[in-house]
Amino acid sequence: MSKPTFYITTPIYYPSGNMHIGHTYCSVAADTMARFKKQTGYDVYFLTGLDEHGQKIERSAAAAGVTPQALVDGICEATKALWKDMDVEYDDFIRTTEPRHEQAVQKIFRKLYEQGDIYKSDYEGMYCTPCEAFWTPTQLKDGNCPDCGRPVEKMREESYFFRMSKYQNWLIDYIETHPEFIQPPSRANEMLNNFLRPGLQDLCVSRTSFKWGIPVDFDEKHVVYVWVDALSNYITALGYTTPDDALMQKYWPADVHLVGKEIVRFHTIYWPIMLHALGLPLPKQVFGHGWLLFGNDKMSKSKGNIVYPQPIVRRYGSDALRYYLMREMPFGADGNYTNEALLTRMNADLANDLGNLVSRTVAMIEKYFGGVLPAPGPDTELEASLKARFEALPGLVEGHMNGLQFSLALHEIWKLVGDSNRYIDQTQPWVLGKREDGRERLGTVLYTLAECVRAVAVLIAPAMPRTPERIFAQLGVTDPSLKDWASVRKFGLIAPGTVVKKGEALFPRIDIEAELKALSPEPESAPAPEAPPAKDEGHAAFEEAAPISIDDFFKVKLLTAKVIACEKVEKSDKLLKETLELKSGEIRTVVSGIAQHYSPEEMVGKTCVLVANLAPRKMRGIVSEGMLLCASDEAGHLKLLTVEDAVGGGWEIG
RNA sequence: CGCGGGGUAGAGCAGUCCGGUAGCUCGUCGGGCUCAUAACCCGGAGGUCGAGGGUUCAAAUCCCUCCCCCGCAACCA
Repeated sequence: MSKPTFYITTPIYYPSGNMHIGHTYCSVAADTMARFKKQTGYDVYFLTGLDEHGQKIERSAAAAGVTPQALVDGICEATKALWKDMDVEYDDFIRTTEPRHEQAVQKIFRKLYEQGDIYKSDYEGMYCTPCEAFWTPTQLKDGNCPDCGRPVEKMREESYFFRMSKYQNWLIDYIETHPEFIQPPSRANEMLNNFLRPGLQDLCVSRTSFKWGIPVDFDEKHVVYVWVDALSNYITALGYTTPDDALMQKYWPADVHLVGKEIVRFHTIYWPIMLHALGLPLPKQVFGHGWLLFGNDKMSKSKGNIVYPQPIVRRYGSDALRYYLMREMPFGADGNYTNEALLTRMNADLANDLGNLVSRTVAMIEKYFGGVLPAPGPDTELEASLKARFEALPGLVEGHMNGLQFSLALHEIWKLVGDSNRYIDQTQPWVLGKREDGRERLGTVLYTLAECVRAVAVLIAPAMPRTPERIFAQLGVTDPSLKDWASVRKFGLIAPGTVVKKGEALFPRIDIEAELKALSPEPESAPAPEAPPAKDEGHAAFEEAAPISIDDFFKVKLLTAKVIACEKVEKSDKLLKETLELKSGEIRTVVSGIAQHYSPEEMVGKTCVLVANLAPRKMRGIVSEGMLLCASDEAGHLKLLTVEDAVGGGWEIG
């Protein structure tokens, strides 16, 4: 008989920089779900990938002096390496620049055009360049972009439009009659109230203003604009429109699209309408998860608080990070990432509770039974209640997992860990070990413990793919049938006589203070809060500081610069615009994110340190020609680096 | 009246939809134990559930008003 299928996707991430812990969070969640479904008997297909087109990529590449493809290739490699490090095992990785995707998108676009869902129009509207979005006059907020609040410009562009309005009532009805479609449910209300009921605008689906996209094959001036291109990945990866669409037949519709909350709208409005227009069934569920915040702040490059997973994985292994991500916050809500919380959880849950349980269980079997698992004798009430927990656990875990409540699932599993630790205290095996008549009872206790440990190993596997084998090795469990999900529905499958072997501590207890320092060598001080580099490879704020050569250092040209004028940047809370004088009377304009720490008046007259050869960057319409160095403490207080005795501008630093 | 999220023990959170002993983790204090990774177990202290009003036999939970915090430029899930 064939297994039921389960198709799960992450968003295709935008490769304008390296993937950070937020992307990792989503991918780990998808991977955990995929593994869980595989373990519980599903034929799973897990898709992830990259959304590689668009004006931003085109521009970044131009600024970096490389082709867009080269830019994106590099990030793609890094992304795949990251997923490997995180044990994210996808079945397919789609890139929107692949021919299989481009060809399919062209066919989709053509079909929608030919059946009248897409039409060409000469459209004049207010355009927000950074958002790459047109807005109608009624959508504008104070005359600015409703998304980002920046000024828009009037632009006329020949474009293709998708007739969204035609399907709006159908979609309202669909959402209202399928409460499970948008999760969490609060997001459904948001969509209905904010977008659908007020009326959908037809969506612009092509561009002539840039080239880095999929050409419209019947109108070469145009490239397909983001949504038709990106969203289609979920079906083009399955071979939709190709002769070999077996995967499409088998796996579509998707069981769940995991998406960040900011793109719920596109996945629950545009995507369903596109699919409906194509005559395809809709995904069964779109789950909008929350954001990972850093402390209580949104992660952002300019704050220098983006967390990258690699240093953490290198130090503690992927399972520890995966556990933390899945355990710490309810899936769906925003959550905080802090190194301290990670380390605390590692010590408490992984080292003290789980690791130590395995350690003491195996150690006692070695000590009292020479490492050979004894057969259990008659149960007492203690065993009975522990077994009740044991046998109820798979069902509870499944319930939470199926609702994508990873945190609750792990919490439930850890109750068995806690019960097992308590059971040791209640039965006092070390006392039994000293008594002649305690032998049988001791056997029961240790057998029961070993079986509970085995169950925990099986159940944590979706979230922590590496740890189970390490536990099995210590328990002496080799039979694959003792490692699968079905084997923990009933207590008592591990065989007496199994030979255990104490090994390394699963998760060594760590010194939190010391590790905190190691994880953030110069906490948040590395990036000055200035214009981020135009072509960045991701900040190194939380990566271990790799040694650099003196030559590398001298690539940065540091000069003193005297502030001769300074003013606040309009419509910005954080930006100051400084006019700087360098040695030769050369004047530079620099925009800095320090308005909350310095007033324009106090800035004037200071001689500070300027990174003089930073690529210019436009902020709030002002070109910033460098950046001023600042130091910041953990709380984000900034202090400008100044030069003593107020030397003039233009001195070289080094 | 811009939008959204939030305000529950020292910290981080759950509970709020479907009113009815305020719960979890960490920390802290005290005790126990010695099999174990100074780990484990038990117990205690600590809360006007942001404020005020209303509905109700009963409100963290429902209704109204108000206050405060965070995000809403870029990056971006």
